[in-house]
Amino acid sequence: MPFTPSENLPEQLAREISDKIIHNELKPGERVIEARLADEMGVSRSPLREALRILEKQKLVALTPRKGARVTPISAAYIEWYYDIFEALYSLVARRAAENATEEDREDLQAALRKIETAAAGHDIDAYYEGIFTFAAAGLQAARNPLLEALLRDLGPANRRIQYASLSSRADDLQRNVRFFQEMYRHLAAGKPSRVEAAAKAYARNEKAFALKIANGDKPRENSP
Amino acid sequence: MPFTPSENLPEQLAREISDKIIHNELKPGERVIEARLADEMGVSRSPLREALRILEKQKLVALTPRKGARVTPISAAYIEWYYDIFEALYSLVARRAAENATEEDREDLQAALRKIETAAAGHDIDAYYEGIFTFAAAGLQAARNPLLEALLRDLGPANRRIQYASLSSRADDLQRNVRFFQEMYRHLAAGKPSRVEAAAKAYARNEKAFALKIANGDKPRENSP
DNA sequence: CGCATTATTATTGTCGACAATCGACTGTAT
DNA sequence: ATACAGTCGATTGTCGACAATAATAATGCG
Repeated sequence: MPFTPSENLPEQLAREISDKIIHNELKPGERVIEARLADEMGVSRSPLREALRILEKQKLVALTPRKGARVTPISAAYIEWYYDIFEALYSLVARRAAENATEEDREDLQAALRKIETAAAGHDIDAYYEGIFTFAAAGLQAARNPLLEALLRDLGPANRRIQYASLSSRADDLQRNVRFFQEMYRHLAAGKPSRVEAAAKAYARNEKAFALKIANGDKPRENSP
Repeated sequence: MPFTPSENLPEQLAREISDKIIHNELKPGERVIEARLADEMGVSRSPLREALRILEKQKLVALTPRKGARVTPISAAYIEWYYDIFEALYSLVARRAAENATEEDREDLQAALRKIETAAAGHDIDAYYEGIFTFAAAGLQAARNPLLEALLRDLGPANRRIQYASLSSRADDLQRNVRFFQEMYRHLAAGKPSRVEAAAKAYARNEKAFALKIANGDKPRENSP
């Protein structure tokens, strides 16, 4: 197992701020002032500045020279942009995972799938999300493409941000979504890459439609818990 | 036309260093020492540090906490990883460009295509590359997905880096490659998104095969001009 | 002589200070 | 009243210095 060096201060700060953005404590379009945040978090501006660069990589803030950072606005168009990319990249993950997965990978995927299934059965949204992230991580692992892994890891927070907005409206259709994962796993186990790819695409399209429905006014969400 | 704020010092430095990496002045796997480079370029470490973060986003260096930056190694596997992503993302670009292109976009694409054709006819490799970059930029513009645009802009330098290695071995098959672009444009003008997408995929696969052939020892390339 | 252990050096991480730039405000002239 | 220039506070950009950490060299021991 490869050892990953422990987190840096900038990375910690980035996670902290990214949480704030995901949970809508920092609002879309809002300006992020280095000195103020640095003060609040009890650090100097240098590491915080690097944290902002990380957040930019994650598409959570937009950096403009000499004008600082702004929380990326979210619009219906943005959600479409995001899920188009999501679909393109995860369908690749799906295909490669199906092609390259080892027995161990398959076991990880199966374990994640079970977590998803029980979470959905019990209407446990938190566990459900944890499950799909685990599933995605296992798939990414199985795909054996570190570059792709890095790209999608960076896009993860933006994804969570979009999903968070629709969290509350989600409880009902968990069961329906589980089918996608079951399908992916089934085809993967059967060694049918193009089927897995198709299932991933279908899932992405479904997610996109759902996120868009929410964004267009069905049950908006105001703030953190 | 939207005005883009003039370049920052970190961005300038990043471009400079990225050139060095692309042209193999900084070798794969080589360590990049902040203080040394900062000295050489006559700036302080702060902006150079940010430049390194930019280069990380572009996948030209790998940043490891407390161990600094290292020029990303290139291997055959790496090239496969890269082009897999390249294919996935640019086929999306192709499709969306075909769907959304305005008359003006089509003109830009046609102009770029002509540049490619004349460059290939005259065996002018530099002009050829300039042409395909213009073509790609026009397509990206036409696709109307700023997120995708940002992602691919970031991946551009890594692409150029891979291509640079095969530059010299390229002169002969320019003519053959032009056909891909002609095909893309033709189908786009005819309003056939899935055909454009397919052409983009074919092109990406062709590029991948070519880059791999070079990487596997056919006519290696040692250093800068 | 090889290996572990300790100094020494090289390099990265963080900070506070100062300079450059931007945005909002004010006052003035038309 | 409106447009414009100038001023002032707020914010970002850059720097050099110091602290913490990793890499390397030197030393001692079996």
